[in-house]
Amino acid sequence: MAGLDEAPRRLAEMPTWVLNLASLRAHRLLMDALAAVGSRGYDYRVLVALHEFGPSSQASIGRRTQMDASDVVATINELVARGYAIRKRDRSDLRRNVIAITATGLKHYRQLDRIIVSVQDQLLSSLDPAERQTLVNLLRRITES
Amino acid sequence: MAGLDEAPRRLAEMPTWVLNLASLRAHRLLMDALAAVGSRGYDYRVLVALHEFGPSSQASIGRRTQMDASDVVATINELVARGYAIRKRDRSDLRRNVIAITATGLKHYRQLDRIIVSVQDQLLSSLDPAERQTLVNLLRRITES
DNA sequence: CAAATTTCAGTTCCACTGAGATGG
DNA sequence: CCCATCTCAGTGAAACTGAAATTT
Repeated sequence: MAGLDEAPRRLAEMPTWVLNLASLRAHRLLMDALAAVGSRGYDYRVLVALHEFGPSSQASIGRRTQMDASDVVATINELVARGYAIRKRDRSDLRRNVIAITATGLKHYRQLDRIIVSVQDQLLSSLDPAERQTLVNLLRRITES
Repeated sequence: MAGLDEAPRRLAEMPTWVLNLASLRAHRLLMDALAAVGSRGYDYRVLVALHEFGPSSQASIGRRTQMDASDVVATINELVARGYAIRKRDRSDLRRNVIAITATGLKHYRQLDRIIVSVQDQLLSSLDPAERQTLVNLLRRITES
């Protein structure tokens, strides 16, 4: 007996259960793929924000990626240590740091982005394009309510 | 500036991102509601399995609820300490424990079940019944592939 | 012997809390 | 004075790992 047994019916019919299973599968695919290049989800979130919005304060990165300020600190510490970002003091507001992506950071971002796009495809391989869009729309509606 | 800023478009269009946001919202609703009666998600999973399948070994509870064996141990320790379950040695297979739900455990299970049903409704309040079913079906397909 | 079960101790990722220090 | 920002230290749930001990 090595495989999975049937889940309790009561559990299997709960939307939160199915949602959790799907999210867990996504998380595992993502983690495994990102770990292969020494990164985690937080790295991509910060890099995508830097790429899209340009140099930003840590607080605004946190707001945009829904990361806690303390997690932003730790993630940027690591990105800076690896040469993917640089941190400078904001001369016009000394409370802030200005974080910018570097050239190697940009390369790393593009690599992570390719990986993540392929994970989307793996995750949704059993759905056709219309179904994928329906799923995303429904999920969006339950988060924006 | 206290609210949420706009997420990077690249992030917002990723299905895994939307899925994670929805799952996170569900998890928060669930945690808050369960914490109000001193329980966590693991408690419900074990109790619903005991209720549905009757006395079971820890290993089978783990398989059915997709919990790791070590987490089953800890959860049952706590359920036993609170009088919601009893643990006995299986006389026909001494490797196993037989876990059974108690009368007060059953009452607690019913309370958790009511709470969890109401969380489903909160989470899905913006979707009509057909849309809820569509969502569940799509999510099931991406977990069963 | 191999396989299943229980248990313990510890890790990882993500999300979060509280508090301090600095600056607007 | 109040608020925003950054930083540090720590908590917590959930999933997981590795290993030991017992029994089939």
